[in-house]
Amino acid sequence: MDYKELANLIFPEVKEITYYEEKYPRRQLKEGAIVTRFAPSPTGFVHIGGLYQSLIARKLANQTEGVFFLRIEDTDQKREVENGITGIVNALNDFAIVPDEGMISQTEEKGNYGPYKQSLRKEIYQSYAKHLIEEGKAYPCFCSPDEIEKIREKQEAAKIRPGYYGVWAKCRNHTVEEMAEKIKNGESYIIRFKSPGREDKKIKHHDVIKGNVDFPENDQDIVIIKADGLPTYHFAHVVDDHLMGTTHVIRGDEWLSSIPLHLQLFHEMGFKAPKYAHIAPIMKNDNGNKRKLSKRKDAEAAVSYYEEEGVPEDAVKEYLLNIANSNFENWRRANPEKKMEEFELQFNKMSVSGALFDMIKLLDVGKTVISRMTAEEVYQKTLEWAKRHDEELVKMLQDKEYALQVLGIERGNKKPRKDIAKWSEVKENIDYMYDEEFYKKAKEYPYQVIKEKEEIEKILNLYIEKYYDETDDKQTWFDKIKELAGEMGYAKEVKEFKANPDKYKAHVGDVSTVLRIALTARTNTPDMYEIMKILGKERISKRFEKAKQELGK
RNA sequence: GGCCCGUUGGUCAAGCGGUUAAGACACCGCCCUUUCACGGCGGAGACAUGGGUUCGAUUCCCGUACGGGUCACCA
Repeated sequence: MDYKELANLIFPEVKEITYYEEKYPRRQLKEGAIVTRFAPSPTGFVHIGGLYQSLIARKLANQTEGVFFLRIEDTDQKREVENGITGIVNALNDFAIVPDEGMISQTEEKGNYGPYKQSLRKEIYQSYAKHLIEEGKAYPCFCSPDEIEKIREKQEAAKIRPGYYGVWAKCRNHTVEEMAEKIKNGESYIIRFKSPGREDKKIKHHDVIKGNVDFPENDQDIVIIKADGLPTYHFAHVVDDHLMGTTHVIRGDEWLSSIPLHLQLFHEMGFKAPKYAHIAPIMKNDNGNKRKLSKRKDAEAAVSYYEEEGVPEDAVKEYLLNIANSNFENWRRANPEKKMEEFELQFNKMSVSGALFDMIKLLDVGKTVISRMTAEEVYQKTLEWAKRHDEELVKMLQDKEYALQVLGIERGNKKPRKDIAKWSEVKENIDYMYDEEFYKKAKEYPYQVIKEKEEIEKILNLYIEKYYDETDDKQTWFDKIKELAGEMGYAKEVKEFKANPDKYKAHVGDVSTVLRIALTARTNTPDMYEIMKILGKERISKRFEKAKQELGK
C-alpha cells in the first residue's frame, strides 16, 4: 500500500489534475493586468464592506485592462439562503459594478473559468486533494469532533497553543495501511493538509496594502475537505484562484492572519501565489469603541439600506472611494465634471486601519452629487425611488412639466442649490409647491419680526394689488419689494436699518419674510422670485387670502 | 492568553528626520442685494505615553497604554 493507492481508495472517481490545468489555460492579458474577484457567501445579505471591496476590485481591473469576476463561496451549506446569489448580483448591478465573469443570476454564469459557484466545483477540489494525498501532503483524519474538542481542552489546560499540529496531530502519523484499514472499516474521516511548517520559523510577506508583515510559519494541519466532501475556504481559495488566474486577492483584513497558511498551500501545491490586498474594514463607533459595521446591529451595514433611504448610488460610491483613497476628494474638487471612473485608484494609498463610517459626510457627498444633476435627472431618479417607496410622491410628480420647474429652482447655475441629500428628502423639500399638500399643512405661519395682524394684512394687500406683476424681471421684482418696504416705513436696505435702527420699523428683509411665510408657510425657502414665477399670480393671491384667514384665528 | 496590525483635531486624513503640522465633513463668526442652501473669508480644534538614537523627532528603535484582527469540518 502506498500513497497513490490510498488516494485511489479515497477518491476513486475523480480526474487527474492535468485535466483541469489544461482546461483552464493561463489568461493572455497585457502586462500588469489585474485579475481579481469578489467572492461572497450567498447569505442573502450584501454588506457595505462587500460593495466597497467590489468597487475597488472593479476599478483596479478596469484601470489595468484586467478582469473582475464574481465567485460564489457556498461551501457552507448551513449558511446558504434562498436566492442569495440573486441578491448579490442585483446589488452589484444597482451600483453599476458589473463583473466580467461569474454568476449573473441565481443559476447562470458567464466566462471561461467556471463554474463560478464553488458547490459545483466539488470534483475539482477533490481532484487536487487526491493529488496532495498521492504526494503525501494530505491525509485522512479520523478524529471525531469530540476528540478534537478534548485535545483543545487539554491544550488550554496546559496553556499551550491550541490546534491540530505536531504531536497533537495524531492521524498524520498513521501508516498508510492503518489509514486504509480504517477507511475500509467505514470509519468516517475528513482530509487534512500535512503542514511542513514550523512555528519557530518566520515567513515574510508583503501585502499590497498592509506592507511588510512577518508571521510564524503555519504548522496546523488544517482541514481541506470536510465530511460533506466540500472544501474549506482555505483550500477552495487556493485551488480556485490558481485555476481562475487571479493575480490579486482583494479581501477583508480579517484574512490577514491566514496568510501563512495560504502561502504555504500555494507553495506545497506548486502554484504561484497571487498578490494579496487586505482591506481595512469599515467601522462604527459604539459607545466609544470601534467595531465593524454589524449586520445585526447597524441598518447602514446593508447595501439595501441606501436604496431604501434613497441615497444616490453614486454618492455611496464616491464616499467609498474617498475612504479608499482620500485624495479622491481633492481630485473631485479639481474635476467636478469628470466621471469617477476616471479617477485612478491606488493600492498604496489605502488606509491600513479601518475608518469610522460617517453618515453625515455621506449625505454631504449626496448633496453634491445631486446638485450636479439636471432637473430632468433629479426628476427621473426621484420618480424611480418614489415608485418603490412613496406612492404619494409619485402622484405629486405626475405633472412632469411642473415638477421639472419645481426641481429646477436654482439648479444648473454655477452655484447650484445643495439641499437634497437623498431621494427620501425630495418630498419635504418641494411639497409646499403643491397646493394640495400646501393647504393641508398650512396651519402654522411662523411670522418673525413683523407679527401684527393689521401690518401683515397691509403688506400682503399692498403687494398683490399694487406691486406684484408677473412679467417683472428679477431685478424689477426685487426693487418693488424695496419700494413696498419704503412706502410702509421700513428700511429699503438692511445696512441702512442697522445704521439707523430708530428711524425704521424694521427692514426690507423682514417685509419679504412676511411674503415668504404667507406664500409657503415656511421661513426657509429657495429663491422667492422663482417660486412666485412658478406659482403665478392667481395662486399667489389665493395663498395670501388663506394666510389672512389664518391670521384671524 | 498567543500571534499579527494600528494609534495625527469630533470624524476621514496629508505628512516619511528640520513644516506656522495640509485639506475635507461637522462646529462657530463675518461677507455675499432680503430667508435657507450654495459660495467666499476667518476661527476654534491634533501628532496616545515613557524611554532612547540624533544637533534636531509627529516622522527611526524599544517599552507601556489603548484600539482592532485572528486562533472552526464558517466564510
